[in-house]
Amino acid sequence: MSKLKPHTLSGFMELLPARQAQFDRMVEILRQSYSLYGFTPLDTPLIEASEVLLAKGGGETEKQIYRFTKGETDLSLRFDLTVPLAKYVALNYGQLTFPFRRFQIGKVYRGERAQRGRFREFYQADIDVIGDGALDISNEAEIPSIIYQTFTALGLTHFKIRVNNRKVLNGLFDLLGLREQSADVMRTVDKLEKIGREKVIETLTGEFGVSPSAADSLLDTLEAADPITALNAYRGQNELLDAGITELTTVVNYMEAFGVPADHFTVDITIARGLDYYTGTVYETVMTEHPEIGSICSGGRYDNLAEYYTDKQLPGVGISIGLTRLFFVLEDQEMLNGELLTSPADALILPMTDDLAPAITLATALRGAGIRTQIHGEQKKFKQKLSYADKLAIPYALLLGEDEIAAGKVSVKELASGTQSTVAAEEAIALITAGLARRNTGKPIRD
RNA sequence: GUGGGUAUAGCUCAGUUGGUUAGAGCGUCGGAUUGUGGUUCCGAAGGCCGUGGGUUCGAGACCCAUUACCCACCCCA
Repeated sequence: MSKLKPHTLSGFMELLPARQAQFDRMVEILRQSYSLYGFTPLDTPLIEASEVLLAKGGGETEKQIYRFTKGETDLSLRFDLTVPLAKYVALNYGQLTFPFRRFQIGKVYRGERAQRGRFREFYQADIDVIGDGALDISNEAEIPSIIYQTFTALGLTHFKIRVNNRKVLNGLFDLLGLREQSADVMRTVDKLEKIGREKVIETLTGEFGVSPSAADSLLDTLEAADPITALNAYRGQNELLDAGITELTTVVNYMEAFGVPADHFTVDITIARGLDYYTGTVYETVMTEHPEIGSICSGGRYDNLAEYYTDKQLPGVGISIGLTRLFFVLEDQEMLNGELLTSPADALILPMTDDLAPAITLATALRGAGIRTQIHGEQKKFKQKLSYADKLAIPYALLLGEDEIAAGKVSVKELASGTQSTVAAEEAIALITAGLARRNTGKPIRD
């Protein structure tokens, strides 16, 4: 009978054990980092009622969402963590304490065509702060400072957080009479880095009817070495623009106070982010050595999170790390720390007698001392058992044969050095514990 | 949704204008070494050449279709 060929769907990432351990280590660091800033963990269902997820309607979301029916129920897989958050906050408004600070790390689904670094199922690691009625601007500076801390904790050093404010862009577009098309113009401007100044001017003059001289001076402002100074020249002409400049200036000042080093963030008034619900500060983070990868983390300020579910005004600010893409890029660039301890166990017990009781007793003692332990009780040749330890990068093999049992001892072999000594169980525990403490596990990313 | 490319062993890939029995490296398994892995040496297993049709005396190579995957655009993490 012919077997079905096993395969994993395109755009779905599946990892081998050692890589999975590295991925999980990164998730663990994100949890610690987010917790450190006082965010509470949240988990919401992967599946929601379609009407909830599609409340906003129209656009890319509708095209990309995984939607299906089970019986009579119209269901969809979540495509981000923000919409579920909006539902959650609206639903539990009465029981939550504001400002509500939550983090959520989970898989989301987008039925778009997969490509390099582009997945259909991927992890997002989000943090958001939601205010009740109002939310102070200091939050807009704290969020990127968390991103700085988080990436630093992961071991990344060559990254830069770019900050902008939608009010600045919309104000500038207002001045050019582009209020109606601001979303499209914004997307064009956002591509500046990718398609170049000439193309942007071409689109602005061709598609949006901007005069060549106006387009030129807009680009001069956008590309100015010191954007804030360049923007200040426009002060007094547009209320929205003035508000944006003030906000942007405040955010930059606060970011410095939060301890984000000047070489890790920059004001870049060309970044816009596509999502149309951002209303103020927006961010994106790029790896400076690999600009071609694009943003690995982005987000911003929105004025009304849950407008489709409640009359309450719930402004917020948040950011999302595309974990799957980040991990893919790191692997691709060979930036994953190979030294990182990814073995599933610290010690492997190799029993060489038919009676496994002594091995089990020893394993219990080791585990009691916090040593991650496996027993290799299979009917395999001794060398195969050692090879198993080697393949799984288990640092210590504990040999337990007739001789050792008779002497009340165990032979401890450190695989890396090949050294071996026969000692009592308590001594073996001390030996292994000391050895493990010496191992420098380091950060997941080698940058 | 639009455009381009690829499909040969578990993996990465060779395979000459179409010609007898389809190769390599890595991995796997066995042996050298019955209580010592990782290194080395020797050996073995493993392919309906994505699927269906066509051209031909003859197809892994050529043509058509189909499916899957990859790359790019759109959009985005």
